[in-house]
Parts: sequence; structure tokens; C-alpha cells
Amino acid sequence: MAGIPDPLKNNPAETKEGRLSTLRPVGKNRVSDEILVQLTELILDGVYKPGEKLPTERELAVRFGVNRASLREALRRMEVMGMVYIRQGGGIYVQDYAAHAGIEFISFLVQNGIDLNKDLILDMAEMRIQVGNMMLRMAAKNMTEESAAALQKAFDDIVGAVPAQRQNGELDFAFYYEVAKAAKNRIFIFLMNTIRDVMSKVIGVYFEVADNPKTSVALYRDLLGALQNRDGDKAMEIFERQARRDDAMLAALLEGMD
Amino acid sequence: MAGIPDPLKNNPAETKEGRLSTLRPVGKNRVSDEILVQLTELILDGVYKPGEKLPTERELAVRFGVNRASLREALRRMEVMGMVYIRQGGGIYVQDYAAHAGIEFISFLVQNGIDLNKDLILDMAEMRIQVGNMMLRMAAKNMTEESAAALQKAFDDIVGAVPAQRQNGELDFAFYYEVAKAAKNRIFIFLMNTIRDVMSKVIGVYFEVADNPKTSVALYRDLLGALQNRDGDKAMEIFERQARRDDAMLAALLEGMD
DNA sequence: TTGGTCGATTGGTCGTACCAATATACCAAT
DNA sequence: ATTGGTATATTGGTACGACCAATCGACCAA
Repeated sequence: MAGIPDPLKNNPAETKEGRLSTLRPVGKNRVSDEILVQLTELILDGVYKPGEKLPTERELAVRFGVNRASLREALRRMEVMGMVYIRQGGGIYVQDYAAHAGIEFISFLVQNGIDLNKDLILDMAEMRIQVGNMMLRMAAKNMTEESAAALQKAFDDIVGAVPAQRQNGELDFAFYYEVAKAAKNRIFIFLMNTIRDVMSKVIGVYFEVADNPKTSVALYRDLLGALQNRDGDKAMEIFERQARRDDAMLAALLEGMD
Repeated sequence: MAGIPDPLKNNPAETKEGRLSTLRPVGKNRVSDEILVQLTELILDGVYKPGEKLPTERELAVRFGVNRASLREALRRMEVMGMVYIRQGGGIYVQDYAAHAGIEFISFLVQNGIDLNKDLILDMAEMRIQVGNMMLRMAAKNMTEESAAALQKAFDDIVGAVPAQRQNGELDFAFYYEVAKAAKNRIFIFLMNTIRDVMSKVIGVYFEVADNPKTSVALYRDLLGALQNRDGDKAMEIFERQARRDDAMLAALLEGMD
């Protein structure tokens, strides 16, 4: 027997999540999540335009059939992402997300399958390459002996790890973390976090292949060598070659989307 | 203009701005804001370490002397920023923000005067230059006739604007927005939003000078010219020279901080 | 040891009442 | 007619208190 129509209750089978995702953590049972997604879609679809006033909290709660507290939790998150601004006594106003949203907004969209399209993903992939190159260039330039030693250690950890330890990508992250530290700019690590979230959420296989142990150990070895020689151009070349190979595969996987 | 007696009339698009003071912004009306800041500081200070379990919502609410709903609103925001993760029935766990927080986390820190230090700000300033260069390079490379026309129009709008129209930086933003579009990568605009937020929140004067009409009109003119010639190197050179000049002033202003 | 049960714990949701900032309509003074 | 203040309605902010639902943990049975 098929699912019983259950009004007001979120239907698990109905949740719109990544269609091309291999597997994803089951979840998303919170009411505020659903509200967040729905309101976002309404804004992206132009139902509510920038500068426009949204209905009151009480009205929105009634319309969505949820409690006001749950609605407010969704609004808080929208506020953080720069989609609305709220003034006590005033009301809820739609912000121009293009002018106020941060890059984490993309992460949110992708994670919830909102406005998911090929171009956006490929844009992020390209951004990954550009940011990676930037980081490598600065790392080569600002590398110190301490950084070189830390990088070497991160690499050794990768080499000496058994497959199970490589699974979660923790060691890979540790390597990039050291590169970011070598670049002497603490912003990189946060930037990479968001980019990584987006890419891994879009397709699990992407990083399954990109972080293939055989491939990546050689990659890290070459990167480490270039960085130890302070050869930023070489490091960028190595990284970009591998990254573009990954992206070609990604583009193939995305073929026929939209 | 002498010290403004705090009009406190908040601009719809902008919330409470930090004025020139680099201290904590006033006007933090919401309880959840205060909770958010306090909890964040506790985590950054190592009172609660990554992986550690926080007290229950009910207990936290009692300890902070607030209602549970308010506490939850703060937790939602921390969740968005990647500082905690929450499981129904399980509890609230501290995440390793270095591994999970996005760049907007920096924005949050700066806006609330948390862990505010010179290096972090200068890191962001450097990031602004690097991202700007990246964007200009790609814009020059991927420029189309349509993009060139749109850029020209954005520039004309700046030239033809009266000072009042330049005040809010809307036209400046429009120019950069066109550059981002010319780069044919929609991620740029979101990245620039966060960077801009951080820089402008840190010191209002920074952009007051950086976006000085006299300076910036010439700057935009030169940038436009370089881009129209598809000369990315030239565009980067122009941008970086001006940006480093701004940053020198910024560094001077930050002198003696920490 | 394994697997299940059941009660306690803890986050998730709800309803309601009231507070505080803002918006609006209105009136009085100039 | 304009200005400026005031009363009232609107609307977001906060608080209790109750109950639901997922998880944890101790215990028991096969």
C-alpha cells in the first residue's frame, strides 16, 4: 500500500533532495528545515522580491501550518545567510541575496537541491581550482621551515595510513590544512571548507575518485615536492592538471542535467 | 561632519553598523544574539572543545537565564555556521570550526568583535586582493561584448551620479557585480559579498577612503579600459596598486591593536 | 554475547500570553 | 497646509509550560 496522504506532516519520500547524489545522510526531519527551503524557493522564484515585505510571523506560521517558534528558527537561518532582514515591530523584508548572501548560500542551495543546475556546480568546481591555485602560490611564497616540516608530516601520515583511515578524508584535509597554514592566511581554510562541502554534497563519487588513494598519494607527493622547492608555478600546474581531470569527469556526470 | 548623535535609524539594507570604532557593536537587542556571542566565545576559548557535548538545551537556557526558544534560535545560527551539530535525543556537540566553518564565520566574528585581531583583518584584506585579482583575470579572459557593454554602463552610472547616489556604495557594487558577471562565474559575487561585509564592518573609514569618489572614478575608468582591452594583467596591476594603498592605510589604523 | 525491551534523557514542536519596538491614524498647534 | 506629538494597532521578541519523537542506557532474555 502506498503512502497514506498525511497533510501537514512532511512526507519523507517527498523530500526534494539531491537527485544525483549517491547516498546522503537520512534526516531533515525538522519543520524549520522545510520552511527554510520553501521560503527560499519562494524568494528565488520571485514570488517575494527583494525589498518586499513578507507576511507577518503569525501569518506565515498559520499558512505553513507550523508553530511560530519553528518558523522563527527558519527565519534566523535565512537572516544569517543574508536572505531577509527583520526589524522588531517593523516586519520581515526580503533582501537582495545577490548583494548580501555569502558563499555559504550556495552550499545551502546545493545541500537542499534548490535551484540545482549544472552551471552553478561547474562554477564552484572552477572556483575550487582558482582558490587552490591561489593558496598554493601563496604557500610557496610564504613557506617557512616549520610549514615545510608540518606539510611533510601530513604527507607521511597519508602514506602510512591504512585504507580505512583514508576513508573519511580526514588526512587529506589535514594536508590541505597545512597548505593553508603555509600560505600564512587563515581565511583559506574557511574558504576551502565551504567549497569542499559543496563539491562533496553534490556528488559523493566526485571525491571518491578525486581522492582515490593511488591518485592522491602521488598528487600529494608531487605537491609537497614543489612546495618544498618554493616552486609555486609547478605546484599550481600539478594541482590544476589533476583538478581539471576531476572536473572533466564531473562534467560527464552532470551531462544531461537541467 | 562631527560626531553623529547616533541617529540609530537603521538602513533597511544594513543593520547596525559598527561605525569607526573597532569595538563591539551596540544595539544588540535580541537575547539570542547575546547567547550566540557568549557560546561562541566559550568555544573559541576552549571551554567547550570540538567533539565535546554541550549541556542540554534546558540546562543552557537556565544557565543563561533565557527561555529555551531564544536559546534554540542562537543554536540554529551556530549550526548554520558550522560550530555545533545537534541530534534529536542525542544532544548538542561542538564541531571543529576550523574544519567545518565557512568564511561567513569570520564575518560573524568581526561583526561581533569576537576574537578580533589585527592579523585576521589583514588576512581578509589580502584575500580581498587575491580574489579581486582572480576575478579580474577571469573577467578579461571571458569577457564578451555584452559584458563589456554592461561594464561600460555601470561605469557611466558612476560618472553621472551625484555624490548622494555614491554614498551607499550601491553603484560601486554594481560595477563589481558586472565584473563578476563578466568573469562568467556566479560564485564570485557571493565571495565578494562576504569579504566586503567583513572589511566594511571592521572599519567604516576603510571604504570611505577606498571608495572615495575622486579616487574610485579614476580607478574604475582604468579598470574598465584594461578589461575592454582584455588585458587582465593590466587590470590586476591597477586594482592591486590601489588596494595595497588602501591596505597600507588600514594597517596604519590597526597599528597598536591586540 | 547478542538482541530486544522499556524507561529516562534530550532535542523538536506546539499553544498561549505578554513585552517592546515600530507603524499608522489622528489631532492639535502653528 | 504643514508640522509635530500622541494614542492605538501592528508586529517582532521573549517567556512558560506541555507534549511529541528520536536517542541513550540499563536491564533482561535467548
